[in-house]
Amino acid sequence: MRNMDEFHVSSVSLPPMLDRTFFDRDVVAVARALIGVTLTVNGAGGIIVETEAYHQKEPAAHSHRGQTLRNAVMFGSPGHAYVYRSYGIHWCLNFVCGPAGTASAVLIRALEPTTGITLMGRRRGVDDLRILCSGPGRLCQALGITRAHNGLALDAPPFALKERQRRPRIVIGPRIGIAKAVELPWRFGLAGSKFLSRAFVHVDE
DNA sequence: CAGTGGATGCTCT
DNA sequence: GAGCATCCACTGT
Repeated sequence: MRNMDEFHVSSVSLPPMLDRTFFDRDVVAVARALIGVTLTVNGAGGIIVETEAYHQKEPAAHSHRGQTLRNAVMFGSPGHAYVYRSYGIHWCLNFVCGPAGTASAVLIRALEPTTGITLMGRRRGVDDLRILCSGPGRLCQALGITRAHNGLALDAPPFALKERQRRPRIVIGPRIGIAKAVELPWRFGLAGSKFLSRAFVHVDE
C-alpha cells in the first residue's frame, strides 16, 4: 500500500505517460526515458536499468539495409515489441520507436529484478539476482520472451509498463557487441545500478 | 579478474 | 557460407 504522499508525488511527477505516444518520438529520447521504468511480462520482470538505441540511418541497426522478414516489425508502428534471435541461442527484446517509418528501436539490455523472481530464477537456472536479468539474452530467458512476442503491442498483456516515480540519474556510453558505429553514445544506464550488463566507462548526465 | 573460444540457428549475400 | 545487438565455461595470471 502506498501512502498519500507517495500517491501525490507520482501523480504530479515528470515522466510521460506510457501510452503509444511515449514511443512515437526519437529513439534516443525513448532509450533515455525508459531508464527507471518497470517492465513485466506475465507478471515477471523489474526496473529497466540499461538500454540502447538503434536507428535505420546508422549501420549497426538491423533496419539499416532495408526491410526484411526478420526486421519487418521495426518498420511498423511504434509501441510494439521487436524480438529476434541472437547467436542462434538467445532472444533479444526491443521496443519499436517513432516517428513511424524511421525503423528505429530500443534494445532492452538489463533489468533490476523486482517481481516474479522465483519464476525467473527457475527459467534461468540461477539464484543470483545480479545475473538474473543483466544482459539482453538473460532478461529474455528470465521473462520467457520468445519469437511468440514479436510484433505484440506493449500496452497490452502479456506486457505491462509502469512509470518511473522519480527522474533517475543516467550514465551514457558506447553500445556493446557491435562492430559498426561504435562511436555513437547511444547506450544508457541507471547510475550506480548493480544490475548493468557491463560497467560504463564514462559517467555523464 | 582478463582473455578466449565454443555453442547454435537463422538471415542475408 | 559468413556473420552475428550473447552467454558461459574454462584457462591463466
